[in-house]
Amino acid sequence: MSSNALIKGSLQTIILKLLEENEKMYGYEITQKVKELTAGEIKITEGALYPALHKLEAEGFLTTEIQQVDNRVRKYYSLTKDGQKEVSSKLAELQSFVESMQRIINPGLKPDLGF
Amino acid sequence: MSSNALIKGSLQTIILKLLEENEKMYGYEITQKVKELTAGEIKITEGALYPALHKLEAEGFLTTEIQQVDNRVRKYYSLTKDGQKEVSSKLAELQSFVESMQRIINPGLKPDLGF
DNA sequence: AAAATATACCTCAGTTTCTTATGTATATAA
DNA sequence: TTATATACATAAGAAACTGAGGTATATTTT
Repeated sequence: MSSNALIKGSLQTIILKLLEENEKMYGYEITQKVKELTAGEIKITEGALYPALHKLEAEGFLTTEIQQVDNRVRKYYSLTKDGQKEVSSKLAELQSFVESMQRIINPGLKPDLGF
Repeated sequence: MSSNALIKGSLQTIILKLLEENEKMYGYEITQKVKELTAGEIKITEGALYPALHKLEAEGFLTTEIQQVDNRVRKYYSLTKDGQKEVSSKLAELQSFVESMQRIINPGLKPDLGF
């Protein structure tokens, strides 16, 4: 992943959110998308990504579909219904966490920064 | 800690930031302060806190000073000079991380939400 | 043509950071 | 007197990473 130690619990959230927006993505595509969106700040390593995808699938949040493109195999992931609910849940968790961190880090607090 | 899985890498940042504001704190005080600031959202467990404090001390970011209060021992922690630098570093890391997360989660991005 | 890079999947040993439980000890509240 | 609060600490196990390695094809560079 990145050189950032903060990301530990957020990889699942990232995956789920990207799949909410994109309908159907394969692993390598996810790594590239994150790199692009964050201007290279967050780099998802394959050693983190693939186990995370497999876990989300095992938990019933993702389904897979294999496609052949130019003699190369792609494994496309998409959200199940449970997965769609999980996105909301994870995003709410993230928002709550960020707000809590703001109260700690930013003592002169403003009510809502709209994350 | 909390029921939130996101916090993984942020405990050190929390500790350092609180010590930047408070000059001198002991372990139990930190757990209470965090609980208070986050309205109970984030609860730092002792099993996470004490090892983290010991590690920060071993790395030279904190120094300790033991005091007796009502026959009870308190171990006060405060920032070293390296620790003061580390606070800025960790806060910058956190800000960078949050901004990156915003770009992923919040595709209709606004430039700066002032975290 | 060969070598390097990009695309695309995967696993696994080791590390870090947590949770949960346990232990010690004193002070206060029920 | 029993539970809760204060105050420190360790340790086993879980979870989520990193970093290295493995397989394979396609494209670009030298």
